[in-house]
Amino acid sequence: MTARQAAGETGTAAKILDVAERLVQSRGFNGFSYADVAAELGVTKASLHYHFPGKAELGEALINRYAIRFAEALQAIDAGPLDVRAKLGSYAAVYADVLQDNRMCLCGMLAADYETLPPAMRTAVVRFFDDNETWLERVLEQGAGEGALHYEGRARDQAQLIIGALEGAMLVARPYGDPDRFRAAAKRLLATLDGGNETRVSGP
Amino acid sequence: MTARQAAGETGTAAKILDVAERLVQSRGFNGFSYADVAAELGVTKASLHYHFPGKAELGEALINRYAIRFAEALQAIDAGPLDVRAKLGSYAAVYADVLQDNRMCLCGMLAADYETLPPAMRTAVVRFFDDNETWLERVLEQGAGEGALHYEGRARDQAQLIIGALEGAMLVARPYGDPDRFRAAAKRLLATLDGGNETRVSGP
DNA sequence: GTCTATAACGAGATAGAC
DNA sequence: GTCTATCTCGTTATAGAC
Repeated sequence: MTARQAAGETGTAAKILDVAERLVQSRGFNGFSYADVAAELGVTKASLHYHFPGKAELGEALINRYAIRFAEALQAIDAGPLDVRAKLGSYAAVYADVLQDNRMCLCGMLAADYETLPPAMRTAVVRFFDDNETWLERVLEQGAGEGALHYEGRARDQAQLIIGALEGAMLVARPYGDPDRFRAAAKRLLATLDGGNETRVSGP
Repeated sequence: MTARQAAGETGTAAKILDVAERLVQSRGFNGFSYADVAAELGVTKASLHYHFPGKAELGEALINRYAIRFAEALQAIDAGPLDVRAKLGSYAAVYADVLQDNRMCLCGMLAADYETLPPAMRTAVVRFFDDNETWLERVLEQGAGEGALHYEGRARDQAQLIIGALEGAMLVARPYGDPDRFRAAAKRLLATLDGGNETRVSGP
């Protein structure tokens, strides 16, 4: 088995994950069924159960693959030559790309469905947000150290605001069918980190 | 029929709405059933169908009542002696109250379920956000006029950021079971409107 | 208004042939 | 790996008695 296969990126299992992922991101975990996925792929429900015994296992696989890809996107940002401000812009662009196809962030959607999720999926959803928080926290601290970003208090708290605001902007943009609504909110949100006049109020 | 009855605030229909509302806010529109509501009220499913023919009609009634109550809360804020900054704090507190019982905003939850909603519910969800936007826009413009609030660009766009950020903060706070996580984000969000140092950089 | 009873359908899952 | 066939259960909804 190749690395891509292990990550669920090739073969039948991957096709199942592709379809299921899109359905969850647009309709929610309780808004799609094995029958929906099977019909779209032209296979039977029984075949799906061979690859993923139950909806719980399918859901776990969905989050795990999504989290891996998200983490890779963040690593790609880190690997680039971008300054911290541009890194945050790229971070928001990752969200915008998800929304482009009228999809909600997978884990944002699952956060809404949280109360109905099996325990393993719950754990994975929280871990996704934790990982995002940690990444953002590091960028924010770096930016503050360089004097390139300006915010009050702890970087971790600022990171939580950013994640929530981006998730919420996606959530509300979808009913309007307007990705620009998200982009405008993201731009405005990140602009609050530019000012930095808090540090130079009234002279000596 | 009294005004309260017309608003669905008394009688059996109101009890049904109370239970259904909580279930939708915690589990989503596709995560609860007539059986859940009936069991909790100690009545039969058939009885529910007498008051609300189908899930679509129940859903419409839920949004309409919720929107009325939300609008009343905003009117109450307007009627008080608060300055614009305190009005925004009260606005965020309305959200915080909803979250207190581990509930998501009804329309935020329905925004996640949007793709699966009947047309009438979709329209009502969008109207809810539009109404919130309009209220916030007016407060923001007033605050800017008074020099009490500071933001760049159009008030409408700033209103969209605030609504999305509050909805998203609720969305993410729930999996953590931590209302303080929401409060901290809301406080930080509104603090970005206080600075206003753009206008008084480096004074004497 | 609320009940019993039941219809009609879909969802999740399994057994076993191929 | 995928199929047919089947099972069980839950969900939505209706008919008609009380």
